[in-house]
Amino acid sequence: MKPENTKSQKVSSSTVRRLSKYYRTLSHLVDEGRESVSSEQLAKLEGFTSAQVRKDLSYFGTFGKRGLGYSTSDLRKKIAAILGIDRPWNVALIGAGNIGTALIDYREFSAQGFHLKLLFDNDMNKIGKKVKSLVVKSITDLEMEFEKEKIEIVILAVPAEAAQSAADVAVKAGVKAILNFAPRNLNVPGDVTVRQENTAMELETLSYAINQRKNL
Amino acid sequence: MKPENTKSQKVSSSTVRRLSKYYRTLSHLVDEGRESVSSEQLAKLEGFTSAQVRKDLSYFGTFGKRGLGYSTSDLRKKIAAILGIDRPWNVALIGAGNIGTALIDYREFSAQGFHLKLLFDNDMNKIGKKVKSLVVKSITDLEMEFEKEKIEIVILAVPAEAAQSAADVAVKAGVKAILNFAPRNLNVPGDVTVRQENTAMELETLSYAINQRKNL
DNA sequence: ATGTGTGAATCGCTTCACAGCT
DNA sequence: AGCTGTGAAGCGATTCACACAT
Repeated sequence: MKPENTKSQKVSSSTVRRLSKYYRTLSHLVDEGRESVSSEQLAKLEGFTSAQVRKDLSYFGTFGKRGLGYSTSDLRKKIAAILGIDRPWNVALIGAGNIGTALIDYREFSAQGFHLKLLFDNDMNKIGKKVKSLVVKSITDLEMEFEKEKIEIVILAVPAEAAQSAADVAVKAGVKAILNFAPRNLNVPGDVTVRQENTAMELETLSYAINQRKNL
Repeated sequence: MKPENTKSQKVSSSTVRRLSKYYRTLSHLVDEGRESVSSEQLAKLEGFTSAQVRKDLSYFGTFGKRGLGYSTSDLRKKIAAILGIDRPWNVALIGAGNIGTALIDYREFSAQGFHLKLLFDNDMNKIGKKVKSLVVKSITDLEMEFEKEKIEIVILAVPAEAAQSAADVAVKAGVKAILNFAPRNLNVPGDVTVRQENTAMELETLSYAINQRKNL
């Protein structure tokens, strides 16, 4: 009885996002020795409503006990299974620049079972050299290396101009998910999931917010 | 006639996000020498619908010419004004670790008028030392330094445990917007805008997506 | 003829409210 | 009594469709 969207409804990406947050908060509660939590309490910690919490969970099964709430460690485990982080993932990083380098041995990744196995760049001066715990490999060897290391997820941290061609190579090598730090929309087949990470864009929503407040 | 939500309706954050994307795409089009673009064309580049594009813009004014579309450089300028990036912003970075360091002299920031003026840390070994173009200052001097440099936005790149106290200091110094890289929910007054940036969470949505596809 | 701007219709997410389990 | 799980209601965001401007 795996908790995987048993009713095969489609679940909104907002729900998945919130599950990630519940997971993080539940981890804290477990660490603090807390054994159970109600939807109301969990909601307050996140700034959501309790109905939201219960509805989100209801897409995947029934995890609580009426009158009692949820077991923190149980629910944490169930959400891990839903998110697919109850097993390790092999991740490759393309781009050994500033951002790429910062992500190597980022503790949050390994803590959640995302293992950075490979690092690629097309800069001849970097290839063969060690960057933190990884040796930079050439993108020309990517397909072979991916097969060897069973890579399923790619993090793209290359300049905007190089993003699409790097994505193409990764897709050709069979990758099904890309986290893209390059400020460029990627064109990929429908069975490949892309998430865009764009810090400049986040700053823009902040400058918008400040502007709006001032105009009130 | 500034293009600032003239009808004073509330605009959803999804709309603001998309404006950021339009801005980026319009910049490209301008660079390519393209002079005009229709909502249909712009939508196709982003993967949205043309009605979406027109509706988003309609909250702030009427920028197109019927039958002709939009002037790329004009619309780009108008969106910059809406987002508040038609003027420079002084930004401070708290946390001189991996991520913080990677963000210093990140080209996308200065290109959009976000200027990293100050860098703070509470590690005695780092204070006074130069990290790229910035000298690390002590968080105890933050309030004074913020006033001197007229800081309006803070980027938090500290460990989760340190995030709330760093945010408190920044808020006390009068900052109204925080971009938080620490995987921890921040408690701030209602007039402070926080955006959460969480790479591990993005990876989780990717592992979820892969899992779902496999379960079909 | 083309393509915007926008009310109206639709869709989907969030919240309500309560039956039912512990 | 307390709190979950969930249909139904409410509401906000997206899309439709067309009048209107160039």
